[in-house]
Amino acid sequence: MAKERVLDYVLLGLLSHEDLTGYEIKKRIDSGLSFFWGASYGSIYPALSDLVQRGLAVRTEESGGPREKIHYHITSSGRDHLKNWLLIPAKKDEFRSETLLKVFFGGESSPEAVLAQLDAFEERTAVALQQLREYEKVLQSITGEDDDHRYFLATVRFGISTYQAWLDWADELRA
Amino acid sequence: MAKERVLDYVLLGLLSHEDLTGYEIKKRIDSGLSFFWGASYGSIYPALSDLVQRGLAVRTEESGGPREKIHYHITSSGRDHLKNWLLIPAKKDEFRSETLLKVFFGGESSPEAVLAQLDAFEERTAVALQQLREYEKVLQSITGEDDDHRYFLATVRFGISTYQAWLDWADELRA
DNA sequence: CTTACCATGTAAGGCGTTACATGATTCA
DNA sequence: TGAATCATGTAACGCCTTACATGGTAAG
Repeated sequence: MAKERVLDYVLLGLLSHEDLTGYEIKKRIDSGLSFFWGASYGSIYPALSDLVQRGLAVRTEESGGPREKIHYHITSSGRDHLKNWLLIPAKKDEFRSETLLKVFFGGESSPEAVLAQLDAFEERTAVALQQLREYEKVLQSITGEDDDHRYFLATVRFGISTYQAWLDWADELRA
Repeated sequence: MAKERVLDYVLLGLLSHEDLTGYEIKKRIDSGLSFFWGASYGSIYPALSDLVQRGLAVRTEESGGPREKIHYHITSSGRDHLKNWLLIPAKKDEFRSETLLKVFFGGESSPEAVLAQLDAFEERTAVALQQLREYEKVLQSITGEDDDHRYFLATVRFGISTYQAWLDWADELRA
């Protein structure tokens, strides 16, 4: 019966906070979830239509301007669907790294080539880490007892720990 | 012209050490690379045929038993191909986590549900970490100045650092 | 003698990206 | 007035996993 598409739950999860357009959803994913999830318009828009067809979300009035703009609203059925999913143990946490592949096969190239991969990796990681640290700062300042922010903060800290571990690894490897 | 299939380079990389059958390749991937790369038979066998067609590998004599068994051998063209790829900066290191998704949307379920996700995550991570530590031990004992082992060890240590960071994060989050 | 592992491969189908197509609005 | 961003969507295509299909061999 069911499409086990994780993207569906990402959309429902985001819609559970507030009504959003496909465009806004894409932005939210790119900023808040990008460390551990991604999606393109080519998958988001069809998935939203699907959600509507299955009665898990509805399109709300695009009242106002002449500008084409479609907000989606989660239904109670959609909320149930999401909650069920949240109770199921996560199936997989995947990591795929071309960098590690190139380190692994480093013996076929040269130490310099491996070092170059390491440089690029460190650079990218440092930038991402910096961004997360800023998120952390902001989230810490606005967090009182708000659940959503606490969970968001938890994932940000996951990213920070991970990236920090990666940078430490790169430093050690150099030596 | 080009298929930019990363799998091709994984195969070439493994074949650069020694001749292997598709079955052996799968085992190597599952044991040595599983932390940062994966592949199924359904992708490996066709990719190997492809490599042969492109002149990057050849099938060697299945001399010996009646048992169907095909070894692949990398050609010099294949080696060049691999070396070129190793010099190109890695494009992406991807991480996708259903666990983090479920933590992120934790506000929609319950603290208990999030804790349950955390338990499962910790358990899986601890098991994987243990395995990597054993690999590390073995690799340290046989490593003299061997390049291949050194690079392998580097990736193993990457995994250890990462998993350790994840466990630390889970512990802190609980508090 | 049967279970587990060795060994190769194909077919169907899912999932997702990239590129394309289109147009409005805002801001400098 | 031109660039950037807002905004929605489709089509082609690629890549991979799952399930299936087939059979040999080793060990208990």
